[in-house]
Amino acid sequence: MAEEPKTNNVTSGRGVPSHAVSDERIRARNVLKILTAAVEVFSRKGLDGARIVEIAKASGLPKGNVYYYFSSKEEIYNATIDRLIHSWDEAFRHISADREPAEAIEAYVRAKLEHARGNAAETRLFANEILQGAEHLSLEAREHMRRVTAEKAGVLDGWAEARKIVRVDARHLFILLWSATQFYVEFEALACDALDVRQLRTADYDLAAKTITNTVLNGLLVRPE
Amino acid sequence: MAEEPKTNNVTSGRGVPSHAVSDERIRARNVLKILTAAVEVFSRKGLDGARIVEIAKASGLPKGNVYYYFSSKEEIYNATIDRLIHSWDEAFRHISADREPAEAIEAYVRAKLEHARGNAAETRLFANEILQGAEHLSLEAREHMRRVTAEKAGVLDGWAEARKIVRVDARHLFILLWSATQFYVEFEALACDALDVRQLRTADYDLAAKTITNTVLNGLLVRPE
Amino acid sequence: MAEEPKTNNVTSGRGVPSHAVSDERIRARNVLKILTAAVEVFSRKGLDGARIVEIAKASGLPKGNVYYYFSSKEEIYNATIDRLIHSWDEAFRHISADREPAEAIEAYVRAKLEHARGNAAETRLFANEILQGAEHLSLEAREHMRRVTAEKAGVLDGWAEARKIVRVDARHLFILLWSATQFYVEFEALACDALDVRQLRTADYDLAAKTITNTVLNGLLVRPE
Amino acid sequence: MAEEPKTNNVTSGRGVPSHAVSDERIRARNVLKILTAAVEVFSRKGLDGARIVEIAKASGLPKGNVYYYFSSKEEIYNATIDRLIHSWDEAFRHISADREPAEAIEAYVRAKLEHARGNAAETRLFANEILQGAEHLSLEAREHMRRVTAEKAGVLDGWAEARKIVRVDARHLFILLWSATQFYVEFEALACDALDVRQLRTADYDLAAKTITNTVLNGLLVRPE
DNA sequence: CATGAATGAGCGTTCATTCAT
DNA sequence: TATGAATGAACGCTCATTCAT
Repeated sequence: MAEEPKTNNVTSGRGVPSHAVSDERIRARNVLKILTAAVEVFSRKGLDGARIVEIAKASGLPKGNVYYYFSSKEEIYNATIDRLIHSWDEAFRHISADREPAEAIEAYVRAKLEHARGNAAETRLFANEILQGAEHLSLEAREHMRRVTAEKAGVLDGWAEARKIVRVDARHLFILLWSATQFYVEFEALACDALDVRQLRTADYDLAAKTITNTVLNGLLVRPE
Repeated sequence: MAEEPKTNNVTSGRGVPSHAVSDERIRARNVLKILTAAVEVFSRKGLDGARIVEIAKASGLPKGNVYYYFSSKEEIYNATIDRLIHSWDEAFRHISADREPAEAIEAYVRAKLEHARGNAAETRLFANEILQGAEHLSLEAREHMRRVTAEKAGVLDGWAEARKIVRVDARHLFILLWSATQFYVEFEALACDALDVRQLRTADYDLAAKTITNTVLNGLLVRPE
Repeated sequence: MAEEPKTNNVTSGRGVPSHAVSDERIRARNVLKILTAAVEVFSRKGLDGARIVEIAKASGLPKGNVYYYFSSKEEIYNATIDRLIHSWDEAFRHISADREPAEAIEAYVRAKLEHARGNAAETRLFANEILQGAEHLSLEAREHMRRVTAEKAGVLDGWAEARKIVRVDARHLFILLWSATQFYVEFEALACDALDVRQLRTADYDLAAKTITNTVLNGLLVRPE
Repeated sequence: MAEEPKTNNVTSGRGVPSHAVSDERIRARNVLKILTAAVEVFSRKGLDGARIVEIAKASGLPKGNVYYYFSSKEEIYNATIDRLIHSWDEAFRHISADREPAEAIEAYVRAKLEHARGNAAETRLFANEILQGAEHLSLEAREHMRRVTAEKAGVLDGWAEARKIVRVDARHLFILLWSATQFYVEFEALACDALDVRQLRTADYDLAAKTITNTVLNGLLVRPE
C-alpha cells in the first residue's frame, strides 16, 4: 500500500483546503502510474532484477518522485503483490452451489484462463512471488486465499453429497484447475513449444478450455456401454 | 558450460603431462561442486538475486576459483539450466505405446510428482527460467523438448486410434499433467495454503497423484447407468 | 539573516496595507521559531548532519515554509551563529576596572559557567563552529570578539599596573578561563567520566567554579610563611 | 578496527602461503593509509560531512578499495576514534608521585600542548566526537580514561597530603589543564582572534605554557609580604 | 594453477531545493 | 502568502569482475 507522503500535517486542522481534492487525485493517479509500471517491470525481472529507474521511466515520473510516494523498492513490490489478491479469486464466483457442476466448472475454467490471459503481468508476478517462497505475501492475503478455497471446496463437497459429481478431494482438484489454467500464461514459452506455435492465440486458449473441461468432467477412458 | 581454463600447455610442446588425468578430475569435480551450489542458490534467489560469493561459499571453493572455471555469473546460470533438460523428460518414458493408458498415465503422474519432489531446487529453477521468458534456455534444449512432446503426443494419438482413450488434444493434455504435478513443488506455499497444512508430506503427494489420475482418467461427472 | 520574502507589495501602489503590522509580527515569530529549532538541531547534528525537515518539524512549521523565510540551510546556520555573538561576551561585564580582581574574576567564572550551562545548545553550536574552522562566522562577529577581548585585557593590565594582580598575559589568561568554564558544557561527556558521575549537577558546577577561581587566584603551591 | 576482508578461508589449512607476509603488510599499509586520510577528513568535516570519496582520494586508493577493508563509513570513523585513545593519556605520565609538583605540572602542560599541536587533526576529531555526545567512543575507551584520571588524581591527593600543594579537587584541576592546553588547537580560530595573530606560532605556545603553569602554580593575586 | 586483492560501474536511497498553486 | 508536490544531484554501498602473484 502506498505510504503517506512524508510531509507533516502540523499546520493542518484549518479544514480541508480547496485544492485538497485535486491533490488527492494527483497522488492517487501517480501511485497508480507507479504501481502499473511496477507490475510490468517486476513481472519481467523479479524483485531483485527490477531497477527503480526502469519503473520510474515506465511510469513517466522522475526517479525521485517515486520515492515521494514509496519509501523503498520493497514497499512498491509489496504494494503490487497486495493488489493481486483482490483479483485472485474472481473466477471462483462461478463455483456456486446453485449451479450445475458441469456448467459451473466450464465457466470457471474459461474465466480463469481469460483472467490470466488478460492480466498476464500480474499473473506472472504472482507466480514468481509464490515460487520464491511467498515471503512478501501478507498473512491477511494468505488467510483470505485459505478461506475462499475452503468455502469453494464446500461447494464441491455439496455436489458430491447430491451425487452430482463423484467423491473427490476438492482442494487437490482446485490445484489441478489452477495450475492448468495459469500455465498458459505463466509458462507461455513452454506452452508454445509444446503446442509448436510461436504465440498463443485465442484458438489455443479455446482448445485449452475445452480439453481441460472435457477431461476433468468426463475423463479420458473410453467406457464400455 | 565451463570455459576451458584460460591457460593451457599447448605451446609448451611437452605433450600431455603425466598429471593430466588427475587435473581433469579435479576440474570436473570443482565444476560439479559449483553447479550444484549454483542450482541451490539460483533456485532460491533467481539470476539477479544470486550472489557469486554465495555460490562460492556453498560450493566450498574460494570466490576467485569460481571465475577460474566460469567466466561470468550468466555462464554459470546457463550451465545449470542446460543440465535441467537432461532430467526434464525422464518421467515421459512411462508414456509408451505398448502399455495400457490407465496404467501408463498413473505411472507418469507418480513419476513426475516424485521427480519434482526429489529435485525441488532444479524444478523451481526451471520454472523460474520459463516464467522469466526462457531467454537462457538454449535452442537445442527447446528443440529437444518439442521433439519429445511430439513423440509422446503420438503415443496418445495411437491410444485414441485404438479406442483405448477418447479423442483428446494430446499436447494440451500433457500441459494439464505437467502443470498439475509440478505445482506442488513450484508453488508449494500456495499448495500448503489450499490444503491447509504447514508442509507437504508423502500422504499429500499420494492423494495428489490419486486425485489427478482418477480425475483425468475417469472424470468428475456421475454417469447414469 | 532572514531573506526578505520574495514577493512584496511595492508595485501594488496601495501603500502599506492595514495588516502590515500583524504580517511583520507573524514573520518575526516564525523566523524566531525556525532559529530556535535550528540551534537545537545544529548543536546536536552539526551543519551537515542537520536535516531541514527536522528543523521544520522542531519549529512546528511546514518544510516549505522554512524556505519561505530562508533560502538555504547554510543561511539558517549562519543566522544561528550570528545570534550567538550577542551573548558571547555577556559575562565579560564583570571584568570591570572599578571592581576588585578577586571578586570580579570569581563573578566572571560563575557567570560564564552559568551561561554555558543555561545555553547549552548555543554553546555547543558555537564550539562546533570554531572547531570546524569558524568559516561561517562573520568578519564583524570576529572583529567584535577581538575588540571586546582587547578591552578586557586592558582591564587586567590596569590591575597589574595597580599591583593588584601579578603581571600576566591577559589574553592567555582569558583563554584559560574560557576554556575551563565552557568545558563542562562542550565536553560534558568527558567531564562526567573525569568526575565519575552520570550527569553534571549544580554541586559539580559549584565545585568547578570554586576550583577554577581558587586555583587561578591563589595558585596550587603551598607557600612558606 | 579494520574488518577482516570479507573473503572466506574455506580452502585454507594448507599452511601459510609464501606471500602471506607480504599480503599482511599490504593490508596493514592500506588500512593505515585509509585511517590517516580519514582522520584528516573527519577532523575537518565531521562524520556526516565527510565524503567517502574524499577519504579514498586522500588515501590514494580507489573508492571501492576502501570498502574492501572497512564495511561502512561509521566503521572507519570508529576505528579512527579508537586509535586516539592510545595517545590520549600520554602526557599524563609526567604526573608522577615521585616528582616535584611544580616541575611535574609544568612538564605535563608542555607535553599536552605539544601533543595537541603535533596531532592537530586527531585532537580536533576527538573534540568533535565528545562535543557530539561521544556516541562512537567505546565503553572500554571511556573506562580507560576514567581509570587513568582516577589514578592521576591520586597522585595529586598524595602531594596535598604531603603538603606540597594545597588541597584541591584534583579532577576539576585536570579539567582545567586539559581544557586550557587543548583549546589552542581545538579552537585555534578563537585563540588567534584573542591573541590578535593570524596563526599560532611556537612563541605563542611557549607563552601559553608559561601563563598556564605560572597561574595555576602561583595564582594571580599579589601577596602581602 | 589457484586465489586473495583490488576495482569501478551502477544501484537504492536521501534530501536540499524549486515549483505550482 | 504559504505549502504540499516534485525533482535531480549526489552519496553510501554492493558486487561482478579483473588483476597479480
